Amino acid sequence: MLEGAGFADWSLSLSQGCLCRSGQRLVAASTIAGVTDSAETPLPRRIAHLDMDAFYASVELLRYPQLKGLPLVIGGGRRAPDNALLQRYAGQPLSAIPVAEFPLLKDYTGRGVITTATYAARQFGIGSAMGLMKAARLCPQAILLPVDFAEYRRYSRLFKEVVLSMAPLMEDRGVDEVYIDFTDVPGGQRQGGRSLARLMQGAIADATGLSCSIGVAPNKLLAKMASEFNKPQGISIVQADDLQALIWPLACRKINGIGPKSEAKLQALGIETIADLAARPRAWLLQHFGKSHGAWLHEAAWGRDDRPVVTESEPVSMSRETTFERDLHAREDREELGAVFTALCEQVAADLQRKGYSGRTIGIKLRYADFKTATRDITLELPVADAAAIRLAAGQCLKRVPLAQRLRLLGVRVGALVRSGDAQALLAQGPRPGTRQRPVADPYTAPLF
DNA sequence: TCTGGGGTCCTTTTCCTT
DNA sequence: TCTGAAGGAAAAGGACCC
Repeated sequence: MLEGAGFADWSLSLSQGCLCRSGQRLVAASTIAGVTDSAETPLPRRIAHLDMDAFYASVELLRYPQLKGLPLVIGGGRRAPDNALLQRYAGQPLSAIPVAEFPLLKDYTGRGVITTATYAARQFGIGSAMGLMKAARLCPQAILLPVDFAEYRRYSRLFKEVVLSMAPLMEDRGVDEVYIDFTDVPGGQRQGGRSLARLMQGAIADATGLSCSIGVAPNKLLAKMASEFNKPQGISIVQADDLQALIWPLACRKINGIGPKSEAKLQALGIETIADLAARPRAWLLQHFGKSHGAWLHEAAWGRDDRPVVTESEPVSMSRETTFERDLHAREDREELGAVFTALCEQVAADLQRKGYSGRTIGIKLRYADFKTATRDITLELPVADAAAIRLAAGQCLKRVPLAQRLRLLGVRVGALVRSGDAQALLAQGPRPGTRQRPVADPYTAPLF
């Protein structure tokens, strides 16, 4: 929430008004605001969102500068050509590998999607999440690189270290973005946050060679939108009273949390822009979107968001899943499926043990040939982290799911995580009282499919 | 013709206990 | 033993994000 300062009062007075599409009321209301934020007036909250520019592609271009400007596609998962050229050119600088040596999209066969595509590739109509085979028809000459998460994580750690060295309150939001609380950082509110943002951009560029965009606003919701305004290498400051001018003209989809489904529903109701959304009475939104979602939509449209910057969090679940090269059938491909299933359990177990967690809820995920998804899970009395126990429980789940249709994906998940030290304490205590008793699982060796 | 993998959070339904 | 209500936990599905 934009607590304290005039903004909260301002938005309240606005939301109580009856808005009309003409905007007359909006203009009138904006005069009520009177909120000015001079450089010397600290706000109760000044939150930044930092987003690395075209992160994966930029990291690849640091290694392979010779590919700059060429249509470049990263993706394909494990099936992407694992660069044999890295071995062939071992010992030589990567930048010396001739462009002609790189694998081309047209030579790729099999499943997989594009994780990211450079601007030069996008010009051919290629975009993230597109199937690689389709992309190959649109731009066969594009260079295809495998996703190298280890390398992206390495750069991710680098830029986050820089951020933390300048502002200690940072929320990790994935490999390429963070929220940062500028409020109490010395100089963090100078020029609305622009000074610190500029310093941060420079320090990150020095440390990594990469550029980023930063948005600074009174809360996370607005900061996230602001960081999109001037990409790449942008800095955008959104003040409380910029809501109408900068936020309301945007499509609803620009709100973090409104995805394709919500957008379609909003459009069907005649709501295109955030201004349209803000103009709908709160009660009307509650009626059409339910209590929780409706209230959130209303708050978001009015730029209100009181979520704190969360610097530490515990994982809730860990999972592994895989899409097969071809659709498999439970009966005809029983052995292959069994082997994949066991491997997934072992991978999750290894992840849990490496990170020091155990979990009580074991689940499976199946995706059928028609892309429909089914999940099943079971909650055990006590947390586990070993492959055999996970496989045992996951095998139980497997018995509760239809297996007539061919499968394209299989996954294993462990949830309700606790730190393994705490798990030991739970084991010593014995089963939790009041937990629902489930039938005991079959032996580990029981056939799965 | 296609549509990855690893997460979080929320809602609805189902199941169990009292 | 059956029935029904209520509350809570677990299960299932879905939306969304990076």
